[in-house]
Amino acid sequence: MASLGDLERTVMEHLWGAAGPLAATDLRDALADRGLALTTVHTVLGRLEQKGFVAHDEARPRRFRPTATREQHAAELMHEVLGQAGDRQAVLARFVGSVDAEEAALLRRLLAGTDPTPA
Amino acid sequence: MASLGDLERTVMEHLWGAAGPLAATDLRDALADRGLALTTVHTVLGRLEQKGFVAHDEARPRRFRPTATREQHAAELMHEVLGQAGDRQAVLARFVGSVDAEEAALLRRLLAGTDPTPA
DNA sequence: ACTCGACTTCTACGCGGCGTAGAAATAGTA
DNA sequence: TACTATTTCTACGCCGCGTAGAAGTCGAGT
Repeated sequence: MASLGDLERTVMEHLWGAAGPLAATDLRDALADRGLALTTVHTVLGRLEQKGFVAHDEARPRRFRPTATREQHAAELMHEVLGQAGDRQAVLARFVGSVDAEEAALLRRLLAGTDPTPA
Repeated sequence: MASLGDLERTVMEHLWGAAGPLAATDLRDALADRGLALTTVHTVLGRLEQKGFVAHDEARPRRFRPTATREQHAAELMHEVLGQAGDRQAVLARFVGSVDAEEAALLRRLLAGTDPTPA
């Protein structure tokens, strides 16, 4: 999966946090602290689009939206890391070995629902 | 966590796959298909050391070893992804929702050992 | 101890990705 | 149609990474 630069990530965070699609001007305003030119925002959006992270509609002031939720994205990244890792089971073992108790409980609940370990 | 370039990753894979610490010349030979100069290998090892991925001993033909196992590394990356992800529970839900049956079973086993959900 | 060859460090260069934006083209709007 | 906001095209500087030459350092053999 293509990775994200600093500004690219910031833009994605804004898109993920927004209630709906955002226009380039919305993003420029949301990122006012950076004092970016509108064209800069467009360039970044174009690159994010090339990488498949955002899409835009056809309406004239183009509106941009993420192609996946933040959670989908993170989960995909986790799978990607797991996939490149040789011994997947060993990685999973290490992983669950270091989640905190609350998350372990959540995982048990989630796994319980998934598949009752067909005997 | 600092990320790895192509050659950097390849070198790490060799170090992880090796039975013990490797000298620069060992790596040059292992990567003979790339026809790298020995100095190139040293540069990469130096950068990996700066990033904290490898360490070397004091013996004269320096021997390099990874500072973590491949599995530790992958598990750390997974935690890192999870950590930057806002709603951790939603990410975990998506994650376990897309592991295959065998891995789900493994996870259940691992979690069962960890902590029996104190009532 | 001295020399030689292997090893290590220092420094540098090219390329590609990313942040940045101006200029040109384009499309709504009055 | 003329104006203005939007979008696209193109470019530039910086930094990380692959690459390696040159210089310095160290151990071994005589």
